[in-house]
Amino acid sequence: MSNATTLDQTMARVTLQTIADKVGVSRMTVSNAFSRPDQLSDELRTRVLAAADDLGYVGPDPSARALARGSTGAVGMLLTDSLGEAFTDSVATTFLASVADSLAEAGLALTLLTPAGTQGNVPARDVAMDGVLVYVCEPDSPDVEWLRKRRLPLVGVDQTPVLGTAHVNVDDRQGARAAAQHLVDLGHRRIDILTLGYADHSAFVDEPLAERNNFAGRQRMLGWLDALTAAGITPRVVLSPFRPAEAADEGARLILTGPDRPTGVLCFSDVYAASVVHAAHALGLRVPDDISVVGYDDNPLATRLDPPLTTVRQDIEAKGRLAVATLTAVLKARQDGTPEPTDHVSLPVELVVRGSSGPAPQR
Amino acid sequence: MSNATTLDQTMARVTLQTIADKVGVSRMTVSNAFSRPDQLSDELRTRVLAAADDLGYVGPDPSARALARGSTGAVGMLLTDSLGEAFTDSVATTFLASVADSLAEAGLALTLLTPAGTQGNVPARDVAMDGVLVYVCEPDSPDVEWLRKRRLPLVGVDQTPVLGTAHVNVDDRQGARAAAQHLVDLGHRRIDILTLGYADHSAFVDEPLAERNNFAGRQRMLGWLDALTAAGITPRVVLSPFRPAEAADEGARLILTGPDRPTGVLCFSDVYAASVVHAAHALGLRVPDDISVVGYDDNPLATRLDPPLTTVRQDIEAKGRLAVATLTAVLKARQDGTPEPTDHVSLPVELVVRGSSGPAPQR
DNA sequence: AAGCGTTACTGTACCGGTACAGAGCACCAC
DNA sequence: GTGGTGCTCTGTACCGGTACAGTAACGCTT
Repeated sequence: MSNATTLDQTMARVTLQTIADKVGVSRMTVSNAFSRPDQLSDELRTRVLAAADDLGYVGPDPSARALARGSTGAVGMLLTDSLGEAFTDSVATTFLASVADSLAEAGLALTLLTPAGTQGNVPARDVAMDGVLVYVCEPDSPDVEWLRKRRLPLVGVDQTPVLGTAHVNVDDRQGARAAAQHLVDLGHRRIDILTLGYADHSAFVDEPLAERNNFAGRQRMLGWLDALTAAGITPRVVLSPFRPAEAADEGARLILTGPDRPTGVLCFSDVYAASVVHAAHALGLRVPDDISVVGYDDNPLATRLDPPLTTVRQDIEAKGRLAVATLTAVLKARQDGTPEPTDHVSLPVELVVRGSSGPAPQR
Repeated sequence: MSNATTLDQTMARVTLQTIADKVGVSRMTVSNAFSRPDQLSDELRTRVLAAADDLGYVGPDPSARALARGSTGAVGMLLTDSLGEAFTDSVATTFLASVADSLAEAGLALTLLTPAGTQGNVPARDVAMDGVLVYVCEPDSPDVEWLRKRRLPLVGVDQTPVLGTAHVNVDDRQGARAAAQHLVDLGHRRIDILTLGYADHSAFVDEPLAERNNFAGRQRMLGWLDALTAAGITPRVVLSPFRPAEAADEGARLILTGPDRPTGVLCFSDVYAASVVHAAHALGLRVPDDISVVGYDDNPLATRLDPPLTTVRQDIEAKGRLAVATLTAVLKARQDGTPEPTDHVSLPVELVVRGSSGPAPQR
């Protein structure tokens, strides 16, 4: 009957004060009823909550609370690449999933920060959050700059470590080294590398270490070269862009159809490796009899392939959990005024030998 | 030398007022310098910004701004399932990617709302946001309830439409009908269905429409039955849980190894279809000569398979774009005080015939 | 009866911005 | 000289909470 319940548009906003007036207590008591139940008697608390319910009050306004408390209940995640790309990469989505689930346990939501737009909007500068994970970003990108200027609790993941900031990485150099050593041990001497690059097309490059690449890309290259140069082997290197997916196929063909076909191929990821296996089959080559292929990541795909891929396993879920644990530790330290952790952790990896690698063909 | 520049811990917080005092203008002018550049002279503005920079001021505090302005620059996305699961589903990740990219253009960030936790934390209730997309959630789940109570601008996606709320859906019923009709037209008379279920294991069910399922699952079932019952065909139905991935393999074997092996199988998704093809090959059956398989979604996987899948294509990216456009329209309407759109849109789908379906075997 | 620790509630002072309605002033036309 | 218009800049009143230091009442010891 009353307008207040029907004409929502004109209904004045219900705040703590509205409820306080109705119950006849102070605003502070109503706040306590919601946020600090031990501060008032159960009887009064139920009365307050009932009145709040009556008035259609949902709970303390999150923005107001964020301002007063200085915390928002959400942490950000910066992925400088277009999010569209990040989501099509199974390594990234697995990581995101693990992060989101770990945050859920801590009662935090995850805000994906889109890179600074053209119209002057900069989520990294303008969105409220308690802390932020920076995943595979250029350490000097403008978005990272903003986050640092804001002095937000920050944890870098799969990134070039920066002193004074906590980082969670994977021992990619060691993993790549093990992968390369595996092929060397199997007698391979002509070994090519198919890895990530930022050019438009797949192409051989002469100075792989001089190429712009992300942290993981550099570390893996270093690892492969560690083992190969120690064995006196100079690999040919093809760089393929991540997108479109066909670029890796093209890179694989480059490697397999030229004059000096290798007997072993080291790949930046299982997806690249799948392209090599695919291309090899299309050319009538047998894997691993004619050519051995080693991937990276131990993507679910790796076991679905025929033959299943030899690869380097990284525990992406552990990476996500650790990233969240580190960030919450920084959050807590800042709150308590204790020194914030700034460790640089490198998670172990493991070579998983499956059917796609075998002894080098005799001849 | 001065403590202020080195001992960050004790450094008093820099606010608009700090800058105002230093420049000798009002706090409002400093605010304008950042947020409404046309409200002051260029000369003064540069002086203000320089002073701000000197003091290490990054920009208006997002929480304070959110409270004062009543908007946060972020929209939420609710996925009631564990986010970990949502991220392993390529349909969901493609959608998320499209949403995130569309939001980026609008300068908005995307906050993933984890479902209400056990320790009393409820992101759907406690996180500040301007609006929210609700994707594949039970319409009566507690999290959705909170969002509704907050009267947040809300758009449902792939959900049972609710009057008074805008929805973006896909014409799954029509798509499934077309898929089923395709098999009927090819002469198939024994047709089984492998679809999503929530039980622990894969199993035949007698009353598929009576089973609990999500909106898409129900619509697709209705569509298949539309065409099949019109043709006088009663399909057998197997329900398989989404996780673990092997459950679909089990469901596929159930269908292919029994006494009344069908000549055609309709599947909830391309992933399920891939399991059927896989199982068929393992049993020495040829696709499509012995058995036709039709998927759903037109996952990238569909063309990678041998034979490539006949499937129903839905344009997930368009769905993401439309969801964002709808939400921003609701946001704008609320801001302008104009009536909020409450349309229920159903995006078209398209049957894509490829190699996995063919004429029913003669016998 | 004085002293003291609890429990239950309250008052005040913020948190750091923005909206909006002026105010002062220069410039211009008439 | 007067009134109107535009450009800058300012003052005030919020936005909706929370932290913290009270205060009052009550029971319990000594």
